[in-house]
Amino acid sequence: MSRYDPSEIEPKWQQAWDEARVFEARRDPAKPKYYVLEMFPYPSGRIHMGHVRNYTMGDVVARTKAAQGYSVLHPMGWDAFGMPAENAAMERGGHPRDWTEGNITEMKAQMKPLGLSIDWSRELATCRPEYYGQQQAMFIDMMEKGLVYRKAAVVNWDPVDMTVLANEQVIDGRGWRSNALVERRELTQWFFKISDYSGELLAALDGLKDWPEKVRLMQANWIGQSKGLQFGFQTVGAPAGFETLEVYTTRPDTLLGASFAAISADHPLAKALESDPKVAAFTAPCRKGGTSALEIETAEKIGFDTGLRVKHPLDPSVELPVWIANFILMEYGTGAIFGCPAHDARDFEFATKYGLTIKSVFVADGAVEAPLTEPFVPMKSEPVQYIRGFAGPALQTGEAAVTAAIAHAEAAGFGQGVTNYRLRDWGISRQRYWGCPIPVVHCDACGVVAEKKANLPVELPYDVTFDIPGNPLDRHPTWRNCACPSCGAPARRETDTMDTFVDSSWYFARFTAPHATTPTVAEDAAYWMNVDQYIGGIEHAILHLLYSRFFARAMHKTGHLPAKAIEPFNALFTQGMVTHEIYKTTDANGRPMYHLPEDIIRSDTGATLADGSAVEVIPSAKMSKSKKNVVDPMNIISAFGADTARWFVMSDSPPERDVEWTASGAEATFKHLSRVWALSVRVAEMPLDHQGEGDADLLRATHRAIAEVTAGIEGFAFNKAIAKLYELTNAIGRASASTIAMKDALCILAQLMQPMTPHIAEAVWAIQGGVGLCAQAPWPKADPALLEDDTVILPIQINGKRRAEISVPKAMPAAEVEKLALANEDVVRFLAGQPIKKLIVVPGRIINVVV
RNA sequence: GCGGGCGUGGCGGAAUGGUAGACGCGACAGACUCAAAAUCUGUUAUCGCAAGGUGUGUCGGUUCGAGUCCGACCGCCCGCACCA
Repeated sequence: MSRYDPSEIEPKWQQAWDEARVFEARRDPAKPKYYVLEMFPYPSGRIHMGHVRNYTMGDVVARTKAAQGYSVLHPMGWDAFGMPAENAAMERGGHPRDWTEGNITEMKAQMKPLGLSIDWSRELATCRPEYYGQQQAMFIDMMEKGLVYRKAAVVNWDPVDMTVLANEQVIDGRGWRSNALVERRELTQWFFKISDYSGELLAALDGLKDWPEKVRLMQANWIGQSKGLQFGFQTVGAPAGFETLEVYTTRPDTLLGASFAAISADHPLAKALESDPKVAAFTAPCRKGGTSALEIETAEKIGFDTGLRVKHPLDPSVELPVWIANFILMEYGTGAIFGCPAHDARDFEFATKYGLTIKSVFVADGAVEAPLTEPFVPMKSEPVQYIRGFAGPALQTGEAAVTAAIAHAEAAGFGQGVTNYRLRDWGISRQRYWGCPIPVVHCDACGVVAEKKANLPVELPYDVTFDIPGNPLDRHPTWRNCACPSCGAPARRETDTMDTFVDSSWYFARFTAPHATTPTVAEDAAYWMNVDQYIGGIEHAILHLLYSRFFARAMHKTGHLPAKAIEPFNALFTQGMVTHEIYKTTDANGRPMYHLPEDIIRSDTGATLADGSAVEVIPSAKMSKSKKNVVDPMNIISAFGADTARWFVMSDSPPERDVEWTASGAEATFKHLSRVWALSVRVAEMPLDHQGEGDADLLRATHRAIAEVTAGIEGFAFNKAIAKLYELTNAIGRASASTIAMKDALCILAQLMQPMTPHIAEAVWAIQGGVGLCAQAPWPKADPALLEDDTVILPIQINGKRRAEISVPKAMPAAEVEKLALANEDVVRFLAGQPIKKLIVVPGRIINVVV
């Protein structure tokens, strides 16, 4: 018979699955359902090893669950809107839609050979009107429920590209494409009211038991709940309308340490004072300042004394100066604070710079008040001695003092306890063409009006150009000009499109009814939701997952998802990256040059190019085009087949950790699969009536493998499942059992391999006479009676050190085991007659003798 | 600064508080071969001829028994960060 030839068997079995429509998800009320989803890709045009790893993991789960009798939904789609398509159009001409659709075709053609158990009949792309039209319908529903609003917001404006930039697109204060100095502009933008759900999104994290703790913590930190006091200062000398100045603090217990009040440059009071040119001269640059993290971090604290005063709420005879300061954020709290330099690092720095009073409120327990050279900011849980407290006992924790101070303020009537969140509303406006149009119309008479649902989708016009900067929708008169949905008068379409995070915030729900003429269909959503297992990269730990959790709630509120789906992902798994060594040389000018792995000749001492010149080997890092440390999955598939690629990315490393791709590892995987093949051929050629030795042992090994591989897959320990498959293969290879027993073992091996390496599994299954498709065979069950050996080898420790071992029947009573152990000659020798203080027998595990 | 994670052979990694190093890579040895490749068999934490000793970042603790639990420290990685 033939050698292992994946190029022959892989297409053959893929065709067999297609013809039998094995992977089509069907709503089957008789079966439990299982929805497994991998984060859908951006259609860049090429798949990479990270995709292979991500989708193989999902496929292993999907195939295992299907074999276990679940009705499985395992779909795939395309996160197809976004800037790369526009950039390609600007750089190379062409149209974003053609570029994107071409990439989808290409990538799908690359994914097909992987043999993933995907229901391609449910394929969707967010850039298609069938999808984004339903998104527009939901946007309108959300408007009606008060979840959408417009407000002026400060954005990063690139004056050359004439567009808004995300923070991450601003590099050192300049646009990442244009290199132009980025301005902060105030534009009217569309927002989703995610902040309505701050508390709920935080509280519900506790229920996400099958999410990584790390992700839940990151989300909790992002939402950023804080409890504090909001109160009004009486102002002195402020313009009309500013008789009180509202401030927010999480440390109301330090109120008697207040030495100033400070407001944001964006605060209404600051704006009211701007008629004074000196004020304007201060606030203008504050507002212009970049918003990148680096700039904020390195920005020096500067302030401007307005000359206004506020009265201390606990002692109106004390007046504090009001400053405008660059480190106060308008977006958080009330945009105004009181400064307590003694117990806040920022206030301390500010007060030191401008010579403001620094007055301690508390000192460490047992200490006395002394001038401070640095702020004293102990943990809130630490008890401290209050010397200027006004509520609660003198010695108390910060926490207790804050609670007491809030109670005091509420009783005295000058403030109230307030819970604040760091989470801001989600600004979704993008001044871009290649996104979902926001389905509203601006009418001179009616104002901002939602488009009629009957007119959806508001389709992107195809006839646009990208030769001049700015949003092509803005300069497309026939698209932009329209009739007001309310009064019918001439009006203008909104030209902003939605953030692409909107597209990815509900695709998981759309997969349950991908071609419906409503966003979802109640019966389908009820049957398939929630996603039982979601798999993707940790880079989406915060935004995508938080937005999706918000969107699921919004979809419930607007009647598009059942209540059970407000937390749409029951279990989340974040997989590690595929990494590779980097090969570097230096050119004549001293510049680094990187080389593709296939151009390298690797030896155990180092690496060279084909011409023999030495290459520096840099330790493994994420595959990236710029470092050229990439391995194209297509090359691996053509050299070794999809099963090798799939097996390799699942072996070696635990799935949550990075896995290093190595040529030797890929070859070794191929060799192993070849051995499985050869073994299968050898057994197929054995006479059917051949009797052998050790059928029972082989059966035992097989059932142990069933138990261990199943546990490995179910526990997301694919590397361990694969280790057990190596063991089973080796056990079958060494066995000289009867033909029937060998065939049975190989059929089980095929079934257990099927989730990882489905093609060779089908081939082995077929050769050994398995019935039907391996992919449709019920998952094997381990017989508990076959999992344990009759005899066990018990190590004997003396004082915790292993000194001997005995082999005993598993069921032997502890008293007899003791006797046997103490009679063991090694034990007798080591004991040398010393009296035994204690004897511990852990049945089936270990014996420890203490002397 | 705040929050979190991780430190085990040459390498990736195993190990419900119970024989540390499963499985794989690499390396070494042998078989086959004129030879090489491929394949197969075996060895492979470390010191020691052996008996035996030592070993899971460091130091301490709990325990009959610690890679695993607790405390302190060192190192690396990740997330957030002027959030009042």
